[in-house]
Amino acid sequence: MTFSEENYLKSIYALQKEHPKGVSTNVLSKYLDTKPASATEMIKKLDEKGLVHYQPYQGVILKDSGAVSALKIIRKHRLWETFLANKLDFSWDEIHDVAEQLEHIKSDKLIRELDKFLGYPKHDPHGDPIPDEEGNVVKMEKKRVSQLNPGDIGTCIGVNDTSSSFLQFLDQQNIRLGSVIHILSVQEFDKSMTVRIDDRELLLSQIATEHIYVRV
Amino acid sequence: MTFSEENYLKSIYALQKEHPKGVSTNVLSKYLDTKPASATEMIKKLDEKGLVHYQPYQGVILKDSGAVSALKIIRKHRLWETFLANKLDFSWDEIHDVAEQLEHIKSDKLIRELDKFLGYPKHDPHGDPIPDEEGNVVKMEKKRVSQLNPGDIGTCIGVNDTSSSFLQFLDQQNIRLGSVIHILSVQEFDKSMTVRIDDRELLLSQIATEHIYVRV
DNA sequence: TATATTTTTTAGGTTTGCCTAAATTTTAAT
DNA sequence: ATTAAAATTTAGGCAAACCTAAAAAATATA
Ligand SMILES: [Mn+2]
Ligand SMILES: [Mn+2]
Ligand SMILES: [Mn+2]
Ligand SMILES: [Mn+2]
Repeated sequence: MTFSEENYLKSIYALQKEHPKGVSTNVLSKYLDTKPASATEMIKKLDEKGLVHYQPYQGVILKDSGAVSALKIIRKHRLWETFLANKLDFSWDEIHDVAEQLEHIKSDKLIRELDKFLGYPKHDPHGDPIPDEEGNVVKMEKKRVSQLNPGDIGTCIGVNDTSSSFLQFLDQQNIRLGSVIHILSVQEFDKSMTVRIDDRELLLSQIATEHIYVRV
Repeated sequence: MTFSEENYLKSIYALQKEHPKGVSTNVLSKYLDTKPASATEMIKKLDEKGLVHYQPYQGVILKDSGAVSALKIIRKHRLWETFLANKLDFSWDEIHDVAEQLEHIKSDKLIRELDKFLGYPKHDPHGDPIPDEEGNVVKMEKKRVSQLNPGDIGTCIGVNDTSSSFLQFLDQQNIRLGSVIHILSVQEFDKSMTVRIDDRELLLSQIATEHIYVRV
């Protein structure tokens, strides 16, 4: 499987949650920063290989074999992210881009040994679960901060946006995995929230509250 | 720089020692398992980029900029080999192929951090020196076992053949970096040598003695 | 030196993954 | 139900990296 095929599979997997009845070439190409025509081509090829189900004009969904392939790449991506953050001095906003390259290295032994070396981690540095060798993922019960109400308390377990700018913002605000977030109040007009973290009060925009996941 | 360009530069660097006045497209393509016509094409491109000096029919040699690029890839290759052997449970005959992929990952920070994590190693698991960030290599005084005479003593510091079959042979014979080799006798007709290693006598073929490097 | 052999280059193709522009289909708006 | 707009596919191209076969140059042999 080529790098490009792997990236398409991984992207379809990610987009399927939001588009369960079919990921359109438009959405897919936007996500991958290519053009719809390129997505159509690639989807056709993946369909011929039996990895996806494609109906012209109806979008694409992964077949089981395609989902397993996608999860293997996601497993590699998250193990490498864990390596970069835990063993090397990478911060959580720096790891994604490098893992985007490392995830395509082909060696079953490498990924087994890496997993062992890292102590069989269950989650990557952004709080996302690491699939096992067969592609099984334990999906956590999680809510967005935006779904909480004043008085609620949540523990940060992940983020929904791995852009450098957002992760650096969280660093500045001392928000990390495990941070306990108390919801104090919600502004009616813009849905921004006042919260307390480590005895510090701060205001989070709606965008921010939608990108932070908590366990309640 | 593409993977392919990097592989060509690295190959030219390796072959230059044996072909100082120019690496032919024939030699180069054989080394890379491609065809001479493909080598000609690539060499032309590298020449246009100012990385090599190419005279039609006269072979190719690296310019300074090309040598620096090659050494950066070699540095990455050897650091990754060291990681696989020292941190993960890879044996020295398994590391080369995976490092051949890892060497192409683009991230200056990654390689700096990896170097730090490994404790700034000076040599890879095959005994080859690891170039520094500027591409400086310390070249060791070394001889092939085949160049020694009865009575000589050498310490194994490297090998000239990283094929699995050869490295597994060395493993079986308990020959590794640091092994002290006493030359006992040389057969006239086939240049095979009887040597002593760790109080064990054994016979090495000429091929073997030419592929083991020692410090005397 | 003339001829034969080998090496190297050139010419023309193929595959992968991308693109733009045009045609088609679907969806939304009158 | 028509028509307008948007999404999607098709058609035709391009660049990278490979290939085979033919032409050209260099080298070896007679
Ligand atoms: Mn990531
Ligand atoms: Mn990727
Ligand atoms: Mn190697
Ligand atoms: Mn390589």
